[in-house]
Amino acid sequence: MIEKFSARFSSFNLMATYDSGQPLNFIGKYEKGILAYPCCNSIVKVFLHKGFIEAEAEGMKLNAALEVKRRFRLYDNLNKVYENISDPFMDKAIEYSRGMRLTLNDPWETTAIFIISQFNSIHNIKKSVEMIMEKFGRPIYLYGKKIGNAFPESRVIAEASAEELKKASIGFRAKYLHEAANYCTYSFDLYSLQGKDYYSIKEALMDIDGIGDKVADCIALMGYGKLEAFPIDRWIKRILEKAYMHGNPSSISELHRFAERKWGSLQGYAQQYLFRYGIKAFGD
DNA sequence: ACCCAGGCGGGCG
DNA sequence: CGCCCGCATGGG
Repeated sequence: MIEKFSARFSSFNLMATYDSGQPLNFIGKYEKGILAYPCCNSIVKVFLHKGFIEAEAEGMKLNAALEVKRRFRLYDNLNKVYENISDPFMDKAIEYSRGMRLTLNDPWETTAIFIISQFNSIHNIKKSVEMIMEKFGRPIYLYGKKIGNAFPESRVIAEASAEELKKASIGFRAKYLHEAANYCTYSFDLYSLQGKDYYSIKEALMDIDGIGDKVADCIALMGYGKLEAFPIDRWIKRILEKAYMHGNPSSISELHRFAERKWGSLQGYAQQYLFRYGIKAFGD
């Protein structure tokens, strides 16, 4: 059974959305204009066709329309966002990735991915996540044929040995991932944070060993949809100092205050556009 | 050989 | 608080 969804949409840049370091970049594949990613025991395929978003969910138990609207935040009006975060430098970042959507992802998947991301490269994160899905993720079948792997539940990671995890070349992060999986399986329900405010979510996440300011903001933003979150990594720090602080070295807390003052409740969008502009236009 | 990567925890002053 | 360091691993 295949669920289909189609909606006219002008401001949707699928390639930029995929290619922006968000969780779909790691759990999904983008080939020939089609983004395919695992969700709810299915593989969802998304592509653009003559100004329409088309989506198919191969498998069962999934409403493709609801999934795509929610996942790509189609209820956000991007043009209004652009108006609200606009300034001369931001306009260049927007132009570079116009139509890029923020995505809303599963809290555990987002948590695991961004624990792996710390002090790592996008390339290696991708490889590691692929290996983890291949090794631990439940296979997804369509008509008896395997069409992919889900991202593993926290319980599977919790029950794996640290040695097994290390085979995914996540190095010193294996301990963090394993402990987080234990915590989220046996002691704390990540899904109980859904609907809470940004600061409560961030505080609860930072109680987890291996999750600090930046990773907590990534999870709050892409796992819980909190647009007040502003993850500051090396790239964001560098680009803010260069474009907004007259080249002056600035502390993380200083930059948080700056972003809060400048972009307020939409700083998550500002961050995403700055990030992709930074790594693609200025990175190597 | 050398440098860097979507940072974090711990130790120090 | 702020600063500084080590950290596993892979790629340029």
